[in-house]
Amino acid sequence: MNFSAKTEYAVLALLYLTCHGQDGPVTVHKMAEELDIPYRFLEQIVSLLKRAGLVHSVRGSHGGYLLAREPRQITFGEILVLTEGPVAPWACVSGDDHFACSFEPTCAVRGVWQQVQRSIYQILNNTTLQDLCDKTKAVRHRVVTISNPVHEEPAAVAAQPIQIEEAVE
Amino acid sequence: MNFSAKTEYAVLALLYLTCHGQDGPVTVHKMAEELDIPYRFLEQIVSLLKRAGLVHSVRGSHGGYLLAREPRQITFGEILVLTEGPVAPWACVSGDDHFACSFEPTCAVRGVWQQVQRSIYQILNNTTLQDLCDKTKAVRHRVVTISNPVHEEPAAVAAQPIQIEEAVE
DNA sequence: CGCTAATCCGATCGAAATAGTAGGGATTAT
DNA sequence: ATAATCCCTACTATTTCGATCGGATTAGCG
Repeated sequence: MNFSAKTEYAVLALLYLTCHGQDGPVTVHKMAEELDIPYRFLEQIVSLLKRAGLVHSVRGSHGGYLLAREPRQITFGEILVLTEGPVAPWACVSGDDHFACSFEPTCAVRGVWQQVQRSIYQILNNTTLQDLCDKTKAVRHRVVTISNPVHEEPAAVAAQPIQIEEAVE
Repeated sequence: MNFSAKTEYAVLALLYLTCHGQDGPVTVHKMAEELDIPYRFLEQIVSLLKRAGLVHSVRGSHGGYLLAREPRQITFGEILVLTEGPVAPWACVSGDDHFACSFEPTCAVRGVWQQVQRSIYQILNNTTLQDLCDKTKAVRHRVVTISNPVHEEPAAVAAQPIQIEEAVE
């Protein structure tokens, strides 16, 4: 069981907008490069996010994308439902149309799927982009302070954003 | 996000063996018919279950399949890992080989996937076939007693609904 | 032995989903 | 006007899913 690349990319892009979208719109080109995502593919995904009302777009030169809402108002669950569809480990717990499998209503398996479904939503609906951004910074800070004792200047490291590249390459 | 038909079929077949495999091996043919699963497909799945040591087989005429262990010793989690692969909503939480994504170690997203993973396993590893079988019977009993007030003859209605086995056979 | 009922095993196949690729059009700042 | 940008639609390659097929092996039974 795993989630698709689409979901990863959507999350990363939104997280990028949360952490780096304070001053003006961010272009798809920029995000694609920073996050190492195929440009055209990311374009599609961001377009989806726009249609869903998670981001605003600014067209024309110097355009780009911005979060449409407060980062604290956008949950992981919402993003995931958008890119993956509803979290329904099994059709019989999909909800909207009451999909009756042959065992209903005695099927106890259904109850297990429902439990799983609820516990996933419990986590995802209570995790916002703001949380993620905060945590990313906190973790990075901890890593930095661990790997950089105080007598070394932190500014140099702090100036480097998110460094996708340097750690790996 | 959903689980595959393979998983459903595996669970249903094992549940069938749990509830109806007390006296002698059960054939794939029988299960396929009872559970309304394509015979050839179920054959493959049961074969997988055998290789994984969840069931025993008896070859030749009058052969079939039996649970290899106590139903209380077989968890949902084990079945699911077998048919779906490890529950790793994202590669970076797959565990065994430490798959370093480009954001490590500052990526907070990873933590969310880990939370999700843990909560799923929490449920699935604590649900056994025995639990499921018990619950199925309990629900069926409750449904019958609810839908049949005492002053109406229960026998007539009880013969009618639900139950996989008695009605079908 | 030979028939039959079953498990076993590997190959294949069509449809759908996934992960992109590509081309061009619309909009706007400069 | 032009360049930068979003926007939209179609196409393609690969993988996964769900299932099917042909046949080989094993065992019970008359």
